[in-house]
Amino acid sequence: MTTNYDFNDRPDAARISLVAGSTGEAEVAELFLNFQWAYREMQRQYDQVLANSGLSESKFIILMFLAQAPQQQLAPSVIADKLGATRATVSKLLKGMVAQAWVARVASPTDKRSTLIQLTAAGQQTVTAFLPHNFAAVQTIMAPLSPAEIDQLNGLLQKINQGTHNLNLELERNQHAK
Amino acid sequence: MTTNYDFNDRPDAARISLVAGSTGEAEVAELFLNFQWAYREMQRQYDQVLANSGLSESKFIILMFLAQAPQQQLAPSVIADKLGATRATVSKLLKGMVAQAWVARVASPTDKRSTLIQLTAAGQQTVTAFLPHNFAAVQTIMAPLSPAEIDQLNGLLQKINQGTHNLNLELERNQHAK
DNA sequence: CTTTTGTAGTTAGCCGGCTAACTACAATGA
DNA sequence: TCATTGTAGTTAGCCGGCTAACTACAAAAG
Repeated sequence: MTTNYDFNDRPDAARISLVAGSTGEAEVAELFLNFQWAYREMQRQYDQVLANSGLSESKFIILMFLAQAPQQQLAPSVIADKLGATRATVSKLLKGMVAQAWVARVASPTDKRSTLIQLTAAGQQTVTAFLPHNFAAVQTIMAPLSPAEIDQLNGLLQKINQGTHNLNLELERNQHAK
Repeated sequence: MTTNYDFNDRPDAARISLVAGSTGEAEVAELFLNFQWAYREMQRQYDQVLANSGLSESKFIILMFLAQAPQQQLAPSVIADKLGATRATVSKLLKGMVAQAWVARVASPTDKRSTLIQLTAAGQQTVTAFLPHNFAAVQTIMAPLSPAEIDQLNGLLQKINQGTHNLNLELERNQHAK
């Protein structure tokens, strides 16, 4: 059964789009809100899957990086770069992961500033136990999409990336002009 | 000029999808990551637009709600419902907005538990001054999409909503089974 | 070889989410 | 009427982002 999963169960934020003026603006504003809504609901459920295993998304990804790394160890700065987060954020995450004993700190032999993060057996076990749940969740979320629709959506997301990039350029131009 | 805005400028998180097993799984995992990426980059830029006016998205939406409300006042609980956030979160946001003098607290005449939130002239001015920037940003983000693509994307997002909903059902079933 | 510049990591403090616990009051029911 | 149950709002405390400031060390430049 394919019921309608439209955006009607959502709070009142959609009303904002009614403020739009000329033709076409309303549709664009509505799409923007739908995009935010779809992501946020999806992420809420996905976070719940992670939380059921005591994980957060970032901590899971860090465990994955370590599991795939040579000697299963990486420097915090490398983790930050791969994750796309700041060192400060990673530092805080690692603090928690050390406390959970999923990882351990090892002094770097080559650089006295650096400490390597080493995956522990417990961490290894946690991540491998979680992997099936992760892929099941992702499959479930994307299951309603046919292969053709997957391609379509990838293409449309790239267009949003382009729009984001254009907005970024505008902002930087305004910054400079100031 | 329409350059390629693919997902190559992104950190290494995409490598995760290589762990997928059977055919089709990898494509789905990749789409999942692309979806997250597109949203997060978009949101980062949009938040920047808001921050340039000293606003956050939630505070802006609250100001919009108040501007449209009768007497330009609403109870915090009503704001929370419309916004789709908890009362605790709204309480914290309002605290900041009162400090900024965008809103003021007024005792409810009918319910001694409740305080109404009243939009001030300064708040009114802030939100009306920001509105054009908001719509310009949204238009820029979505500009690369044709009207037909907007329809397409709305449809695909609804399919993701359906997948999210299915995941939710699975989780609740597991909760009950336990 | 010393000075400057850059890099690695942590900490403090802010933001905006959340849950849980608590107070004050309203509304319902025995 | 009085007891119970429910609702409005705040606070405390946690999480995961961020920037800015700081220490320690490495690397490049003089």
